[in-house]
Order: sequence, then C-alpha cells, then structure tokens
Amino acid sequence: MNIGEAARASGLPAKTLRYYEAIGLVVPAHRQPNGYRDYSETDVRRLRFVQRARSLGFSVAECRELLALYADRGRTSAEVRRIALARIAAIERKLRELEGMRRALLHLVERCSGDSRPDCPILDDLAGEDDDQGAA
Amino acid sequence: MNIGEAARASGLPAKTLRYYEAIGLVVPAHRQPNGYRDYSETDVRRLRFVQRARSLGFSVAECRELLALYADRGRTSAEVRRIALARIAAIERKLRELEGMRRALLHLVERCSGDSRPDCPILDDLAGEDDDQGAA
DNA sequence: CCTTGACCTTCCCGTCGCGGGAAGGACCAT
DNA sequence: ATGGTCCTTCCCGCGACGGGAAGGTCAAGG
Repeated sequence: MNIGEAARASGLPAKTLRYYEAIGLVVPAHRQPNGYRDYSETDVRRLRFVQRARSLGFSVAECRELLALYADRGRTSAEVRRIALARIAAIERKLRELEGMRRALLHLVERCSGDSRPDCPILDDLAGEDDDQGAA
Repeated sequence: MNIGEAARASGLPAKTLRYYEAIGLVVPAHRQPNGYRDYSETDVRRLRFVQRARSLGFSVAECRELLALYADRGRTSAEVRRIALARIAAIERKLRELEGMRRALLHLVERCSGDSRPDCPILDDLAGEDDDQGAA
C-alpha cells in the first residue's frame, strides 16, 4: 500500500507518516521496487492506534510506549493504566491553568467598557497599577 | 541596569530578555560602554507588562499588540477588549478540547482493571476494536 | 599583579510535531 | 511525447524559549 492510501486509511497526512518513520514510531517493513514505501494492514493498524492516542492527548513518546505495550503479550494492564492516569493528571493541570487564565481575563473584560475611550482596566492591570481607588 | 537586575525585577529569565530584544518586543534603549545591555525603569515596566500578559495566556504577538496599545494615547479600550475576548475564546476552545480528552480517558481508565493481566480496554479502544459485546 | 568567581556577550543547537515547498524520479493515460 | 498525479529526499519554518560553548568584563581578595 502506497503512503497516500495508508494516509487515507489512517486519517493522518502523508507527511506525518514519513515523520513517524523518521523517528522510528511506525516504520513500514518494506519498500516497493520503485522505492515507494509499502504499508501493510498491520502498519495501518499501528498508524490508526497512534492517531487515536494522539487525539486523546498522548505525546508521541507516550504513543511509543503504548504501541510497545500493545505489541507485548506479557504486558500488564496496570502499566497501561499508569500511563493513562499520568496523561489525565497532565490534562487536569493544564485545565486548571487555563481556567485560572479564563477567570482572570473574564474579570478584566467585565470591567472594561470597550468603547472609544482609552481608559482600560485590562491595560491598567497588565501595567501593574497599584492604585487603591476602591478604598472609599 | 544590567540584564540580571532587569531579569530579577521583571520576573523573567535573562535568556528571555535577550530573546525579547532579538524579536524587537522589548529593546533596551542603550548599551553600557562595556557592551552590556542597559535597561531603564521604563524597559522594566514593559517587561513586567509582558510577563503578566504571558501569564494570562497571551501570545508574544498579542503582547506586542497590547504593548503598542499601552503606549498609544489614541487607543480605544474596545481594541484592547477585542484582543482579550479573542484570547478568552481561544482558551475556551482549548478547555473544551482538553475536557473531551479527559472525559474519554476517565471513561477508559474506569473500565481498566489495572492489575497484572494483559487485558486492557484502553489498548482495545486505541486499537479500534469493533466488538459490540455490550449489546445484550 | 594575578587569580577567582560572578557577570556579561554572541552564537548555534535542541525542543515538539509536524507543514511547506523545492527538485527530481515514477507511473498511468492519452 | 505530454500531462497529471503520485512518490522520493532534503531543508527551512513555526513558538518561545533553554542549554551550553567560547570568550570579554568587573570587583574582591591574596
């Protein structure tokens, strides 16, 4: 199977397939006589596996681990679970960070009139104004 | 003021200050006779401004716009507000994406025994198994 | 005077996960 | 022969820096 077909079958761009080969993540076993990459059904399964894992937020390094476990009959589900839990923890850290930003930005936007005047509490806050005008 | 002092005063690494100079974001006006960068109080204010904006999730490009508006007496708060709303929208897109991943991963982890056996619904899902065993 | 150490300079490479595009070969149909 | 579509390798670019080499500068101490 040509790289184009494998790309369509896996839902990944051909560029990505070449990249995955370059980093040794999914390497098609053979080349056709004309030098074209030759992807097998198994290769495509691995590519789809990676595509799904990536869409769940796993890094390429984690995909490599997961693929290894997938291929390892002696694996334990505890190993897989550990990786997934680590990913969840990382996602939750990021969620908290983004939620903090969102809260702060919403607070600022709320107080900004957004009209034609130059006065802007958003810029004031970024400038680190230390006014205590609300103390009355 | 040396780069080290400016770094401490702004809460940014010296490397970042050099980077901001290289991309023309915050460029100290002068050099000392020995070739050292010379940051003014105004430079440090700009650096702190960028540091705060970055911590709110603004890209360096957005920081550039915000700095320009900050310096522009003819600005309107509507312009600033527009940038902040765009950032909020981007953050919320990312939040939704991460929440989707989190939900999917939690669902998978929940069903994984995480013991010494190799059977793992997480890997099964990534492999794209099409079993409809739950249809009973 | 010399050394030590802390600071500064420029420069270039690495990160992560690819995308864009050039230059050229291969294949298929007309 | 020609055109169009595929494929190949190669190298550069992103964002926002961090690491580290090689070397200049400065203040303190022996």
